[in-house]
Amino acid sequence: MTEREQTHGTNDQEIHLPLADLIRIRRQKIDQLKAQGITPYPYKYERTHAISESHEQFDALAAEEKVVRLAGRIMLKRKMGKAIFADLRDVSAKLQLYVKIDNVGQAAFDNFDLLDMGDIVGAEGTLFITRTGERTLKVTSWELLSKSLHPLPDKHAGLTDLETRYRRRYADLIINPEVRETFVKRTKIIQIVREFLNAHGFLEVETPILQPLYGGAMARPFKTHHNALDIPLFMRIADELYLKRLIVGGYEKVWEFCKDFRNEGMDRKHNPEFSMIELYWAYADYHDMAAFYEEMLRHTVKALFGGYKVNYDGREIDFEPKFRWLTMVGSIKDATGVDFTSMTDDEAKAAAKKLGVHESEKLINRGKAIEAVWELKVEPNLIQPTFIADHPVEISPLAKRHREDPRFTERFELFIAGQEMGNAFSELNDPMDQLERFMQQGKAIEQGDEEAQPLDDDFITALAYGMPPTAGLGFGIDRLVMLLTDQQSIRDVLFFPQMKETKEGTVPVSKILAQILEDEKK
RNA sequence: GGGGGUGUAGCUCAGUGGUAGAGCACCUGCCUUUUAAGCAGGGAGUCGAAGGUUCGAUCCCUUCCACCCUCACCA
Repeated sequence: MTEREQTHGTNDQEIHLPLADLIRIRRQKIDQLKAQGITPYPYKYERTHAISESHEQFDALAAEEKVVRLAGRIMLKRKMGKAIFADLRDVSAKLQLYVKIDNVGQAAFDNFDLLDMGDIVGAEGTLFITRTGERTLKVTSWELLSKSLHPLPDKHAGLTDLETRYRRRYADLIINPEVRETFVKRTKIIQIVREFLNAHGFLEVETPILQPLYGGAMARPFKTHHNALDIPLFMRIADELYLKRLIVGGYEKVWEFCKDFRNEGMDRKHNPEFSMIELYWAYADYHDMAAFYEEMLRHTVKALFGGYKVNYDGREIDFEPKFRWLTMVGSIKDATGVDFTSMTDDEAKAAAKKLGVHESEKLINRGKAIEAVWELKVEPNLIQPTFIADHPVEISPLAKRHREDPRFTERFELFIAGQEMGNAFSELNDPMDQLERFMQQGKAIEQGDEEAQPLDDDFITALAYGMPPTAGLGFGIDRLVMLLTDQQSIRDVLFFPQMKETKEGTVPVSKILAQILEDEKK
């Protein structure tokens, strides 16, 4: 414990962590810099080049001894007597700085010596190559742009602790370049899809996130409250019902990039807040949508990688061949030899149990039984892109009945690498049928199914005005990004995944700073 | 919710029933084209939290917290 800490222990708890000492040292450096007339947090810096540009134009800039001004974070620092080398990094690239006492003068040299890894600086000088062949900026003057108080993670070992990486994503991004790259890819994927949809005449729209009634998916919602209206509101779990209202209204192609919220378990594939894209296409059916979606994915992969092969979790996924198309009951028959097509509820339940479906599954009807068998016997094997089509009507309350068999629906889900990558229907537009499905769902709610959908009067009203035949599709953006960036956890494609609050153990940095602030005032 | 694992310095990690170590980072000194710079010296820890056993716990026991894996539930 230092003298300083013993003297100023006025807080309820004395902070004597090594981290606090490291921060104090950096505060003292700020004082020394201020004494030299340096502002630790100035307002701006005029750059002439991004660091990547200094690399691209290096030969010309070096030959002409052009003065360049760069800015970024100091990632490494090596003092060699009367010269200091430092690695400067901006968003685009990294370049070495060479600060020599003869070039900048004694004062600027000593001040640079006070800098730490993590500090943000601007530097002016000319470019050259060192004896060891490294491109370098020979600094003639420099400015401190922001003093870093908290030490960076280890310069070699990096930051690997998952909890810290998620809770302090900024530290993760500073230290792990591949993480920055993953999120850039995320943005690119969304851009590619957006451009594709726009190019095909789909209108990007926005619909309510706060809704008086939730629907459009099977999930438990988040509930909140509006004070002025004094009414309960739900965070949306899907966009479906609002986008279909827009189709009723006369738009023929609409889509939305939607943040959805589902109040359910969290794991590697689920975050309570996630992103989907939903699109609705009037006068088309689910076959049209399947072809369109297949083309969109193929285009996205090509635009992103230049080819059609994607590696995920050690496997190669090929987007070039036409995606397989299997019906749900057909794929079960292929895998087990059992044909569920014409079974009654009781027959289907018995068959499901015989095929090893777990006791705990709620096999309340034929549809649930088929789904359970399918999940057990077929789903895990769907590595290459495969459409699974024509789900039982019981598990598809918003899909139109199959034109050839009313026990099933015109619906498909796409599976890639064992993951669902989209869900689409020929949308149910018969208001009477839709009403009956809602009433069916109502019974399920009464039986304790917390994920069944409540009756939406206004949606039925909209359908009563008449909705053209329409195909609709929804797919999870996070899952698509996982697939295309070879990430196995949704948390690695969300900047700030949901985490539980920690109350014990670590002392918040703000508390350390508060005590230092208090000490400095004395 | 069940099972398994992890939690020690700012970071990455060793370790022990007798109040703790390494590398990086940090501090001091030397070094004017170095580069995981080097050399010499030094400082730094509520060993996740709370109880218990014990003469003595970071270690053993109990409970709790967070994170990871896995099964279940769930899209």
